[in-house]
Amino acid sequence: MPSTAAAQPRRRMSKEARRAKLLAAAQDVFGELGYNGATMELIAARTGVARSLLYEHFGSLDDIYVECVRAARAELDARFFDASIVNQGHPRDQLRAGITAYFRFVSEHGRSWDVLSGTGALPAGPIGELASELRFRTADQIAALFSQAVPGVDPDEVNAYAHVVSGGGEQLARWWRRHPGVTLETVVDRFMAAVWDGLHSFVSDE
Amino acid sequence: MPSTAAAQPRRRMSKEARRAKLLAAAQDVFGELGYNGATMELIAARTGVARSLLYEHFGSLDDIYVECVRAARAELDARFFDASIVNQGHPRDQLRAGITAYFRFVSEHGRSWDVLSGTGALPAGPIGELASELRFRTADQIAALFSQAVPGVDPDEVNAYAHVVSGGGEQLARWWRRHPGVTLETVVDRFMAAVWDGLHSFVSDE
Amino acid sequence: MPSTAAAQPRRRMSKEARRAKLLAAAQDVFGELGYNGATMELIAARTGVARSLLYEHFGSLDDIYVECVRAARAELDARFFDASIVNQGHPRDQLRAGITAYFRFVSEHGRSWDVLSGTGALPAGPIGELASELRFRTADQIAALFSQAVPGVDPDEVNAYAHVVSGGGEQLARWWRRHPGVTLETVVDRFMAAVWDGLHSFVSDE
Amino acid sequence: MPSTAAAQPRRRMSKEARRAKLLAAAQDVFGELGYNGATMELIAARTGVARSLLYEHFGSLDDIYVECVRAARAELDARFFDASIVNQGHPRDQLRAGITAYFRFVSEHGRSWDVLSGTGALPAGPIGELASELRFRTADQIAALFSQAVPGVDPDEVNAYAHVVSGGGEQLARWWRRHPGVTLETVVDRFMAAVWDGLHSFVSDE
DNA sequence: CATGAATGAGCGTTCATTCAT
DNA sequence: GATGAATGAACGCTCATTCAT
Repeated sequence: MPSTAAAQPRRRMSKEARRAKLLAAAQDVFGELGYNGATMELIAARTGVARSLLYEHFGSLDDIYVECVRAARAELDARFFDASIVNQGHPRDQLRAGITAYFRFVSEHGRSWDVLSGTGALPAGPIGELASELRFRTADQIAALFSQAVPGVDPDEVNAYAHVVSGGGEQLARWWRRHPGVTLETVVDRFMAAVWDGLHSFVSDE
Repeated sequence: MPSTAAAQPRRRMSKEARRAKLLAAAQDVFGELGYNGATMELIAARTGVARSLLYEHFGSLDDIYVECVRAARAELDARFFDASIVNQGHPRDQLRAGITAYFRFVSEHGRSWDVLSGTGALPAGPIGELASELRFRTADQIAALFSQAVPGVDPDEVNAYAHVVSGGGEQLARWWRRHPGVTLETVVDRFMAAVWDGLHSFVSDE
Repeated sequence: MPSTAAAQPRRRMSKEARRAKLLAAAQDVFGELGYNGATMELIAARTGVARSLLYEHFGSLDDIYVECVRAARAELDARFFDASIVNQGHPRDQLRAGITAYFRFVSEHGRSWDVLSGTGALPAGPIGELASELRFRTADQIAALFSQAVPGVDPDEVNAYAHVVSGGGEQLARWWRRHPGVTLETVVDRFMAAVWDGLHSFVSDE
Repeated sequence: MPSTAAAQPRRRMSKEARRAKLLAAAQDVFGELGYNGATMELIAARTGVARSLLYEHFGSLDDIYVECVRAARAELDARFFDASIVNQGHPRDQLRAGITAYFRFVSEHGRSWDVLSGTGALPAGPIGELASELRFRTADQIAALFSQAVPGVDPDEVNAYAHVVSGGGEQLARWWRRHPGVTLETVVDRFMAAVWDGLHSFVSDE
């Protein structure tokens, strides 16, 4: 039943532009609702588009999810890269620069971080595997940083430290998102106090 | 296509025995698949039982989940309690005792720990609140421990440290589960090196 | 796990007594909730008995229902019979006596009347057929009364009147149950005014 | 065991056309089986359509039911309205016109009348309230008619008469549906004889 | 005679996905 | 390239009924 009054200017967009819009909507939905809360309906509605169009651009809901995680990962990686270029000095400053980049990402791209850190959920099966790999890549990067800064330490040991650091950072980020009043600098300071200086420094008579 | 396997003649068990079996199966399923991946069908099938029997023992899928989280939490709390009785000395030893209890729980009750630390999503609504509270209680406990050991530090700051510590421990545990060769002592040592001594100690000229 | 402290005196009852108790409970449940709202669980619980015991006394839930309708019918029939013995006079008095018996049944055996008049529902299929037959027997009885009192009227016509009368009575009874303040006599008067005198008598210039 | 019947190639229809078909099927099913006997499966099967399609057009089974009752009520009300326009004369003629409209509705929209007068149970909760209100509106309308025609009678009394009349009409309609040979005029005559003239007129010596 | 553990069939509903247009 | 009608496979849950004890 067409043309009562020119009915919308018939949004024509290039394929890539469409795709980008859809992906952004998907990021939001996955970020807010997690893997299990998101539905094709929700993503499509947020872009004002038919559900089936999503299948033209992506193969399936899982594909969209993977794409979202990948995009978030890429964004975070870019920030890490920038931070590492700026800073080549003392290991402490390197760690600080890296963690600062991470928390800046959290505060500026909250939804992307949600997708990546899975405040929501991780699917089971191969898709989850892949997403999980992307998510835990941060630990690998920290491990690389560390073993470059302090060569000669047992790789397994380095890996363990890296997981402590990344896990600590993630959980702190989670806490931070619930306490938005705290400044970036404070959060970074506290993180450094805990994992760089060590908690022992709080106990006087040691 | 009925009964390829002789249609076994209806196994009868006492209420408690059956309930225990079902709960164990539920722990497995929730641990492996998370809240959203678990289904009544899967839990029932793993016990070789009709779906409807689950409703005789538990009210709903959500109830089963809550029960699983509660049980896991209780077990972990019991270990924390035991550890705290044994150790009243230096804060470092207290932290070590606590984290040892935690990792022992991880190694001995892997599935329970999976449920509790589940990467998987939390349910929405009041059930989620409850489960969430149970899951994140560890951070609170660490915070309490810390502020008792080192009085006078800003509570918000203590909380931040607690989250770093609990997040670091959780992620390290995750790593450990994928590297079963590593001994409990080693894992504890590495955790302590990272969050107690601090990573700075690896850099000589400081 | 028996005998902590003599645990209930082990209610032993004769078969008929048990059956009567069960049937009474069933009447209540069917009366309150209707055919579709009633469950084996509810009926059994109201008697403090295991669900399976119901199958010992009755074959199925449908059987129980039929039995309930039958019992209610029998009770109502008995009242009609009593009323007809007492009154052999003028047709008007006979009708009045009959309808009085009916309304007395409504007020004294509300639940039974509920079952019979199906404030709730009628099942589909043969069971419904049977129940329906029992329910609509009232119309037949009225028809019989009427054709005996006024011989020579076309049976089909008599039947039509009988249905009007029984339907009117039933609906009035329904109304009455929602207005418990009204006395039996008033209800009967109004019923007689409508179907015996006719509504025309309210219009003066006729 | 797929597709014995060639798996017909997915019939496509306009939204309104499909909706109308589904609603018609729903009328049939609710009319035959009542609220409790009807299932999504039955309604869908009668239209040769997947169950889930019903949810594209209606929100839930209850919504479908409400829609059916509403539609039936609207149709009946329209007929009452037409009848009332035609007739403004003597109360007797008004009653006759109204009851004629009612019985015409019964004979021409049998299924709709079944839904409206359904012996079957009403749903519990707010949906039931609504349906109930719609179903029993007839009595209210008769009461209004009556108190307008014969002012000054006690409202409670009027209400009682209205229930007798509507109940009588409904039951007579039920009887008529099982005796399709009888003409509309005859049914109306008999109804009028019973509730307007009153049964006393059959007894000569009064 | 009576219990209570266990089953199986069915229901309302959701949602990823397909396909005719 | 885009729509929207339609499907199919699950899923959580209920309940009449059976059967070992």
